[in-house]
Amino acid sequence: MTDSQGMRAAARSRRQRNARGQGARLTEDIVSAAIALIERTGTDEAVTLRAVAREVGIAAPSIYAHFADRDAIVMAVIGRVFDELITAIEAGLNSAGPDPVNRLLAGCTAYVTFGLANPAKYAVLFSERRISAAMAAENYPPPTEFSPDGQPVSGLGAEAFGLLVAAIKACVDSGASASTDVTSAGTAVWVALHGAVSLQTTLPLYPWPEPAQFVRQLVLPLAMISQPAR
Amino acid sequence: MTDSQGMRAAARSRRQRNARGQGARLTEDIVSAAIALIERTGTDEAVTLRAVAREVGIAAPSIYAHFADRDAIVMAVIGRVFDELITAIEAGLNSAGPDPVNRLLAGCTAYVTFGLANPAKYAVLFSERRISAAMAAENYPPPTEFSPDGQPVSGLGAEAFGLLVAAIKACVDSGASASTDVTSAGTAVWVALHGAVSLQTTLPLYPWPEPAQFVRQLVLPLAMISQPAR
DNA sequence: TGTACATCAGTGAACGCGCGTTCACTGATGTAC
DNA sequence: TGTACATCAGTGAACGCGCGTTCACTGATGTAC
Repeated sequence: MTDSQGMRAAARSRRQRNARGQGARLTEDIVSAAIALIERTGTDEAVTLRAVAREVGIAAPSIYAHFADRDAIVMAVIGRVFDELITAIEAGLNSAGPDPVNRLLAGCTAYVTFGLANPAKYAVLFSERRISAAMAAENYPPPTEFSPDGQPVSGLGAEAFGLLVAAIKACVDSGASASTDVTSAGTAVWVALHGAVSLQTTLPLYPWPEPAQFVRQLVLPLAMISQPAR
Repeated sequence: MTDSQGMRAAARSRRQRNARGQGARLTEDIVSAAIALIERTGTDEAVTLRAVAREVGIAAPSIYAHFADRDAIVMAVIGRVFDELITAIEAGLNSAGPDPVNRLLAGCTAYVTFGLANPAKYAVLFSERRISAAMAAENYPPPTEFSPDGQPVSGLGAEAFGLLVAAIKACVDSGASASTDVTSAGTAVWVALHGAVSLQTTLPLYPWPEPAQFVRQLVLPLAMISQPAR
């Protein structure tokens, strides 16, 4: 909120030129401006070169020194939002006690809560742009490796997926989960969590359960964790 | 395919004027053209008034006699694609035998298969436009009523959701499902199916399971159906 | 049977707008001598 | 310590494009008398 207001203020008066050697700061400011636009309008369609330039307070052609085109900006946005998502998941994991089932549920709840609290940012992670981004992903920063089925997959969601699979693995090791294929279980859980965020965002009028309860309902059966008698 | 080719041919030569009293036929042709654009480009962003007019073979202003604006066209597209989806689900249900679990799995597999085979059409069903469409939904044709938790909900996906809940209810009645709240179970299953279609479309490079097997993995636990020893 | 007329189903030109992209440029800041 | 110069971090004007929307219009078809 305060960040967004600072952004608006910067847009009103023209921004001050960066000192020498600080040119890279504008790169970060452009990404921040694109995120602010996405949050304010609710869609990444608002990220046009000219709109971003207005938001930052620079002339439109100045962007070319930092990004090749609009898609390059959106890709940088995706990278940064994935970092935020991972931070949120880790915070959720750390907020839980040592019990692996509680940790799994806390991490998954953090994922869903992040998606519901930041619908526009979450949507851009899995937007159509994502596809072309994944295709030309070699020149993009850190594509963490992850290998389900022995087949190596690199991608921007890989690190978050790795956290999920590790949390399920801990449940298997503790005897809480009966899964014999943690990657497969992780895929199922991820699909359900993504569906929950996506549908809930699209159909807000539907009477959805509370996030924590909904996550329990989805994750425990899909991770093959037998429910306590409660 | 043949339909699409007919559409392209119509776009090349100007279409023949409708006979008197047949003006409503252009309304349908405009919706068909919008769907053809969505399928060809992969996104509903391609549905502009001028692009649709070109596709149909008419002048752009002619659309105003049939639709108030672009969103009205997209809403009509959503209505027609939901009809197609429901037809596909019913075909899946009918292709299965009398066993309610097999019927549920066949219906859910049909849902996922439709989504994977028609990614652009499926995406428009749950696009952002959907939200504004749902808000101003009173003047749109048949919003089938459905009431989870006694609270009435009307919406374009309600009929498909009703099919899903009925299929789960049949499993409860036969003793195959232990669910005590079919609406809640239906919500969980729907979320998982939607997530499967959505993520699989966005991340085609990930090594996904076969649809029928994936549907089993997701639906049986979420519908509280104990798996046979196999 | 003829004819004037209303209606239907559109057309064509024009407008202003925001967009991506190009081009030549500017002015402050550091650096070599 | 002074000064010429290279570089950095941008600017401003202009282009052509597709878009939504308006306006006055056209020409075939049915209908009343």
